[in-house]
Amino acid sequence: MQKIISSSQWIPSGSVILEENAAAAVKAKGNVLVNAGPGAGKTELLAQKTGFLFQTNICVFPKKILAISFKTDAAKNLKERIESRYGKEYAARFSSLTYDAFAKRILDQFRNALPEEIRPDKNYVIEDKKIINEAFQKSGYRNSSGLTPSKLASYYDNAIATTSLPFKEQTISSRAWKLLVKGFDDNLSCLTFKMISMLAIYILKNNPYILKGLRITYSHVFLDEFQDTTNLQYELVKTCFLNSDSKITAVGDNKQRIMVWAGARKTIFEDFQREFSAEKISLLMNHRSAPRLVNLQKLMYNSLQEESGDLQISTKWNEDDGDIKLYISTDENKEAKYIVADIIERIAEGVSLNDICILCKQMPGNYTDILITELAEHDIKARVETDYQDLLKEFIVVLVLNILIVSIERRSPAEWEYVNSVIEEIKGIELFERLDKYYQEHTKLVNFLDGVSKRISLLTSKTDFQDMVDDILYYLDIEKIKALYPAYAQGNFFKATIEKMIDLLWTEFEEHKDWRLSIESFQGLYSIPIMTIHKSKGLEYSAVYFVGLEDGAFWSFKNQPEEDRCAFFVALSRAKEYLIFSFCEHRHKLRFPNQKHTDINEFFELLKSPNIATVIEYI
DNA sequence: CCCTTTAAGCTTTTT
DNA sequence: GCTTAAAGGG
Repeated sequence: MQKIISSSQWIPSGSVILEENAAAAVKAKGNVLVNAGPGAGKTELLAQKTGFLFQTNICVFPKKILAISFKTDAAKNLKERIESRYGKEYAARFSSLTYDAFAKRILDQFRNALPEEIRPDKNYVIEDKKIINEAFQKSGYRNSSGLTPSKLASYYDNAIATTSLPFKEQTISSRAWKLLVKGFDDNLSCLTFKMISMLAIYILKNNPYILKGLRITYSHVFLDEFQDTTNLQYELVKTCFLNSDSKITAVGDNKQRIMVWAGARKTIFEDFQREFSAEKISLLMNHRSAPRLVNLQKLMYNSLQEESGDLQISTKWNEDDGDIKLYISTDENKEAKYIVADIIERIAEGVSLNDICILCKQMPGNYTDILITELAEHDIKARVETDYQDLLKEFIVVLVLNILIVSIERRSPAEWEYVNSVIEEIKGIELFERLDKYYQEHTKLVNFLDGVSKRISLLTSKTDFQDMVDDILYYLDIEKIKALYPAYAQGNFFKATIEKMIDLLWTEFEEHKDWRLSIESFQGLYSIPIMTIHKSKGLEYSAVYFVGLEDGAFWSFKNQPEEDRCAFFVALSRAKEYLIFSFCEHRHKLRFPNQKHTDINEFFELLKSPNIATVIEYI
């Protein structure tokens, strides 16, 4: 174990200088609510706090820190930051999980603590729509009002979520719950993600020893993207840690609350502050954006009803850095030409394609196809990221890509280490355990990669490529992978993922005729990403082009103005240096003959404030 | 069968 | 607020 230092001796690691409030959040003794605006460095704050808690032994050895995120990549990123900063010793005491993974872990570990009536089978499946539907039918539910499949699914989801455990009365929902949790006819137990959380809560509420164990294990808890927490997630957090000695650090930004429509609890900040007696600390530093962009963000604070306080700008910028433009056009072909000209300027300045982003409120494909074509005319690739983002975060895709890379170029240290460590895991070998077996597997791996290496240069058709990927999967042992990643064992997901990957990779290869280049292109190194505001959350780009600052795109503004204001704020706060908005009066493709901006005129007013944006109108 | 009317979707994640 | 698909009417 490393040497313990006192709290007053502690200094941030990695020669980072923490702003005063960040240091206060790191050293806070109780529960804290950290209000962290865009670019405030919340991942860094959590990393520093981890270092502080372990180095001072305030998180007493061998107790752990639990970090809960929404998305797997956020959980993974945080874990990786801790490991690269402090090494495996601290990383081992840092559990970084998603809410669902955390709840599932509790359920799987303590399933037997549940009463027989609501104890699922060990091999339960998750979110099988067919089984859920059957369970409700069998329980006597009739879709008499003719709900559409998606409405029906959300009806089921809600019915399941509002059933109280243990079952008090016989209702259709409680009967369906019981069928699902116990399995019926030929169906295994089938749980929804909400059911998993509900069962985890039930276990913790009814088993004081398990609860106590959890509280002893995790002396400190980090909650990421706190503004997006749902009621059920908050209930899980409260069940786990309310009135315990475990100290919670919740980090979020209520100006980026864009998930209320999907169930985020609107009052979460106040509720948490009150119920957990949490101290509220606001981070003031914006490490991301140039001064002129921060000025716009400050203006937005007013419309979001928040004090901008002493919002501070990173010293890396000059006072006049940053550029905001508003293009107003009548015709989308001209719009495309102007945006492309602007993008070409950025590229000439040395901004790389994947440091540029094209954002839309929603349906990016509809808003950008003419722009994509126009960019292509200048040999600039741009693509809607949705499918790629989904694929590139999949374990199996990352693994296959890494195998291809080390097959092409053995001297790719990062990829080699990755492949090696995964193979060790899959094949169940550890160097010091069984040296002979280790070398045996290692030789097999090298031979296999040699085979792939020879084969890949000879591929002439998509079928060849498919066969090769199939052989890679066979070598990896699909069953082992499915055991390691239960999601792949369910339904058609694994097969569909592989097929999509093959499809997109082969398309790249046909274009580039070079595998290394094709893989990198697939990874997005040579194209401008296009995405919705929601997908851009948490990301940053040197230049952001927001296409469609129009009433038509902000159709929801009338119903949820606060949330759409937040969406606008999220969009503009992604940019580091260049921020371009585009309004187009006539979009042929969308047959929007007369776009207006009366509903969202407040955004235009903001941009037209003195010293904010250059407005460029062209006819 | 064709034309008109109505209503849903659009922004999302999780093993 | 606009598109799309399904339902309804002649």
